[in-house]
Amino acid sequence: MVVVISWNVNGFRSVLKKGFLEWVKSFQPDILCLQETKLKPQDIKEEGIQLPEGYLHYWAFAKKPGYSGTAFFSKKEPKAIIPVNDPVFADEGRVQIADFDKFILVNSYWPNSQDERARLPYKLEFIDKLLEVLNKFVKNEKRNVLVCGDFNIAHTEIDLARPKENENHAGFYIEEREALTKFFNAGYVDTFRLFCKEGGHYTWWSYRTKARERNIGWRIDYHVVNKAFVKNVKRSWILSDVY
DNA sequence: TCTTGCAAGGG
DNA sequence: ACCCATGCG
DNA sequence: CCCTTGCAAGACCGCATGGGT
Repeated sequence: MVVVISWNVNGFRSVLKKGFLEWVKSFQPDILCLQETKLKPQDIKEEGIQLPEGYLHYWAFAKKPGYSGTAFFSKKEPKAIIPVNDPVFADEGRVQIADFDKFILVNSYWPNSQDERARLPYKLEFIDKLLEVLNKFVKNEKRNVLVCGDFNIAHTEIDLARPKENENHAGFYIEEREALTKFFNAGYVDTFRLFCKEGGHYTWWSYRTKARERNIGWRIDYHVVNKAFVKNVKRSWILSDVY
């Protein structure tokens, strides 16, 4: 049994101050995927940053300092790290791919569409290209894939507390919701929904007005697998006590 | 996310 | 070392 | 007129950077 966790840390430095290492030590996931690390390559190289014990670590960095970036920690060494060269993924350190033999892991931090749909075209291109990459593994090479991370999209009305009010807001624009529908229809399964059909389960809450206490949130983080791999998924859930 | 202010439309 | 503005979410 | 409805805009918090002193 392999436990894979996804976590948007909103600053790796920040969560280090909030007990990140202690949490990893007690929870002991096999693979831990992070988004929004906001680190620079030299933060790792110069050995200044603390890392969890017993894990190998892999990083992707944005060109822009203090922005975006992903990482994953793994107890076991992957068979291979698959290079991610397309600027759409690489320039902002948004995608990592690793071959774990039983499946291919894709850790991803999907772009925020921003106000006025400013980055929606980029986001749609990102999704199209990601789908191409996945199809190559699944259809051409008959591999299984697990795609996890912060998709920055609430898919349907039950995936956020205020659907009507947010129809014209980033994360719930009709275009990105339809792109995610297309993604799922291409043979990739939202594993959380295999186990839970009800609304009210969220992974992100606005920083304003104590939204988390009142559970006025959005489900924008996902673990997705190709159809053939669904039978191997034992569980998919949201950790509610982690900040 | 929530409050505010303004404008349009119906009675 | 500290403070403030900016970018981003 | 007055009262509703529907909007858009703005403030809000937290992390990280960078410039100034």
